[in-house]
Amino acid sequence: MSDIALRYLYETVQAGSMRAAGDRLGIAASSISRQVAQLEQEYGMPLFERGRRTIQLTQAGELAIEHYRSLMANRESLAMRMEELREARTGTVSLGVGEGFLGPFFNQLIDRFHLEHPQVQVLSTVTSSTAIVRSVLADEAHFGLVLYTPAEPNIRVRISVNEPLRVMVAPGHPLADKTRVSLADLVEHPICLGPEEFLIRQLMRTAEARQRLFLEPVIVINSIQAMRDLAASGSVTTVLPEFSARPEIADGRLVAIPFDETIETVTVSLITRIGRQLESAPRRLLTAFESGMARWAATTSR
Amino acid sequence: MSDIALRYLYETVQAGSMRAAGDRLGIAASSISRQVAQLEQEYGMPLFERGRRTIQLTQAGELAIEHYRSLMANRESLAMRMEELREARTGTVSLGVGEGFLGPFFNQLIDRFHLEHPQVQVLSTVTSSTAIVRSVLADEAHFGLVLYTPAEPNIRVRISVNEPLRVMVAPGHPLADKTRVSLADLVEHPICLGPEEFLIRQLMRTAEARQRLFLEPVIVINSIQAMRDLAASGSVTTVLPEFSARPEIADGRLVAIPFDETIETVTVSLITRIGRQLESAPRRLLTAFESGMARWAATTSR
DNA sequence: GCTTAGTGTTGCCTATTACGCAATGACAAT
DNA sequence: ATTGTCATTGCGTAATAGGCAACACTAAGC
Repeated sequence: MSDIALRYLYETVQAGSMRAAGDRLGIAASSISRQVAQLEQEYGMPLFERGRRTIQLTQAGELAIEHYRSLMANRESLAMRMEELREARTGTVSLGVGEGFLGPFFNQLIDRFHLEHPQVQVLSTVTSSTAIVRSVLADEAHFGLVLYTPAEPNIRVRISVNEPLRVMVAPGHPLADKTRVSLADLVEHPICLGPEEFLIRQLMRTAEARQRLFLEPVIVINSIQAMRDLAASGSVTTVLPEFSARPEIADGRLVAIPFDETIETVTVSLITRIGRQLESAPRRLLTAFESGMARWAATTSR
Repeated sequence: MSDIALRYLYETVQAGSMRAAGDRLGIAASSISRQVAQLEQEYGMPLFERGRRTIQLTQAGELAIEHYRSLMANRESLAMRMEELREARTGTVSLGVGEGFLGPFFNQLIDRFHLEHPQVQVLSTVTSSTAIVRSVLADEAHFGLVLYTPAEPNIRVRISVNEPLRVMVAPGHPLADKTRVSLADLVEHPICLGPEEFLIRQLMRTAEARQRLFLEPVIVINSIQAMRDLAASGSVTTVLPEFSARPEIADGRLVAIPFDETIETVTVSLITRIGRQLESAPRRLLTAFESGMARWAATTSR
């Protein structure tokens, strides 16, 4: 409201007269005069010394100009920050991931994103699937990566990739040379599994029930990392999706053997809250994950 | 222009909803919605997360709010400074004075003004009368105190006080006991006067011409202070208006003796540029001087 | 499950505000 | 003395904000 008045005041000072300022702004001088008069009434003091041919600022005018300068500087800085936000050069994106998802795939995506958007803070929280779903619903996380397809009505599954479970053993293990392993084989060897809450454990439970076999894990631990390390040390086997131990498989510390019978696959789902509008930075990382998972799905199905 | 939009955005965040903000502001919610939409278009980004019952700011919205806060703080500080200026609690007043005018009268006025307006900076420049007139004409000084009545068309004389010239001698001086001194007496004793440019010297010149006497000063110096001090040390006499040596006369270091014959009086004039609008601080000091000089004139004429 | 109260948004109209043009008065330079 | 340029003011016009009602939607309540 008093914004244009300040602008006209400023331009008048710059141009040296109201008419010149009017020409420069493409506005009638009368309008400028009115705006300035209005501003003067607002402040209760003249801003120009009148009765003079050349305009001359009063001290109040100086103050007003100074204020306008700082206002413009602030506005410009805001515009810059807005553009940074718009171009996703800055901002924050928070996501929730299951521990099993951590690995080269995740790291590469995050790395590349960080390279392209150095100023964007990526806030990734590693927790359980239920906690991830909750935080996505509460808008605490922009999106989440969970190992199943939640049934929640307000959760939207952007993409999901099926990944079969493998038996993980160390190279020297008795099972290491087999091309396929059955549940019956697993019963014969000490095994490490996650606790009952873990999805993988639940999937195994259904398979066990179907086969009327029951795995009795010698070690139960709620850390994928620990499961990998324990299996690699050779004393126990474990069951994980392949992507959860890709580096260990690649460098030979672990051998991944398919199951002999059909076992439910784990489903990695990229989830958001339905109806939520994401800002540019989260949206970009989301699409990065989306396309990355699409490529992954293509190689898996092939 | 985008000012009200920011205000509505802010009030909406404060109130929790557009409708509540509208009630608080006495404005329809639709107007707020429109203003916010306009702001979003300007920034090219949503400021609220839509599709949600409760309003939720985006990061861009946070930035905008932050900007609005700083804007309001700036505006408030400006308003405060404007009021200070309006109440003459702050500001600057610059004046030019002749050296001969420095003394208790001047000091008391300045002191009192400073006491009433502690934040106001008084910028007094001591120079020659011609320089004072020039600076008043150029608006460098708000007003000036000169020892004559300038004929300049753009100079307005607010008030002027006539003050007779006195012969100043030390108490031990041969002339010290006389009640009146003539020019002829002065010729007999060494005298200190100002240079030709000094008004006092010019006044003396006319008197000398009238009496066909010529004073030959043994010391010529362009400093009233030096003239006073030299006379007080006893070796020379000098001629000054009484107010230029009031303290020395009061404590007995100098004796002021009236002239025997009529000599032009000096005229102290308070001058401003004609048509100039003074701001509140200068105006107050000006009126202080004006009334001070009016009182002075009253006591002098009496 | 459906209902209901509350939300933001949009279309249409009115009120307010800024604007342009022309006339006026004031000032400084020629 | 005059001329050109300046700011200002009155009046009609254009742009903008505001109000009202209808709509689409969400999040609870039952």
